[in-house]
Amino acid sequence: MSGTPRFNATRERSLGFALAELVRAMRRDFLDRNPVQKLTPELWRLLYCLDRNQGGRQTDLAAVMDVTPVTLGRMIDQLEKRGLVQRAPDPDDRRAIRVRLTAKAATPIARMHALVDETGKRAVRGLTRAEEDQFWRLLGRIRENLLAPRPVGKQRTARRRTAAGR
Amino acid sequence: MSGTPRFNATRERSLGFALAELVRAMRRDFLDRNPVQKLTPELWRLLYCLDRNQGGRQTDLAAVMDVTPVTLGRMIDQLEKRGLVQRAPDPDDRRAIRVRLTAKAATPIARMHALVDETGKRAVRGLTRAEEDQFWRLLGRIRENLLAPRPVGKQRTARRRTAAGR
DNA sequence: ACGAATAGTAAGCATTGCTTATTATTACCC
DNA sequence: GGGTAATAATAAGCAATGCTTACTATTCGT
Repeated sequence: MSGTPRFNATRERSLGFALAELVRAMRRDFLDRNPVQKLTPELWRLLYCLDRNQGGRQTDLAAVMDVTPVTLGRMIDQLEKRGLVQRAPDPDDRRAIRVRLTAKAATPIARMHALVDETGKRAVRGLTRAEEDQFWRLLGRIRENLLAPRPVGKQRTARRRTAAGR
Repeated sequence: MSGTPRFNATRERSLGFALAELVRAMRRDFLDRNPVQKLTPELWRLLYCLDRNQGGRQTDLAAVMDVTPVTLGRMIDQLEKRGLVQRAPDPDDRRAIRVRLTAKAATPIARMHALVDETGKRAVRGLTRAEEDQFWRLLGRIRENLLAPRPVGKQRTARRRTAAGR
């Protein structure tokens, strides 16, 4: 056809965009077979984080999630509304609030893990065990390279003023 | 301290979440050293796509970007407002519109490529050339595994009714 | 030539994520 | 001990992404 542009003609060159595209596809896939409750990808991510960081304070959780406490608070609201999460005052610090998963969250989380495993298996189809390990190892080193430079100092609390700004 | 929860105690197990975290970190990094113009990550992605798909119609571009034509149109508006792209009627089809980068886009795109390369180099620091190649090769196979199942049919035009729907 | 499909847009909604400002509480230090 | 700093959470309000639905202008198919 005359008018057809040749899309995707060029080879992928950027690690970032390549990974982003992959993540996007995985998220879409995850959403399509969206289970149990209607949760957004970010809420799934929060559940995932909560699952491995039980009873944390919101501020700490926000740092783990790489969002501001404000954003996190609103997401917690959502999960709380759905009864998946419960806020409880911190006995040691009356400013702080600790967040835990409720019993009702068990099902969605189990389903999430099932999906995650399933997608993971599909991802490495055709790879030998050794290749799979190798990939994780290399990915781990890349993650270190990219994650390490932002150790803990750059909390997502309030954007650091850029030198000039008072 | 007594109240400190042990965050990040568990090992990462999910490819999806691990990759998503990495992409998030890269995006943040990219934004922090955000160059030239104030563009959002999605607009950068659009520029990236436009750069390799010159003069495409919006619908095709939307498919490549994995967004609906509506969403794409609005993003094009943004770039057009900034003078980075230009809409032109398709001579062959008066419904269609072709989008091209303007001369003014050259600088931001060059800067983007510079950043992309820089981040890419940082990512693979400490890896041998062979390891780097191996990573790309494995990543490519994983991409195929996950991207292939959604060949072309599932255009992001309007969500496909789920069987039951008429 | 007429009806169905297609390209683009407008309007309106939910979500994410931010900044700034407020309130409670705790920590610091003199 | 008492006053100021910092910290934990939230409220209000803005911008961007992404969607659905609805509409217009074309083009395609028969």
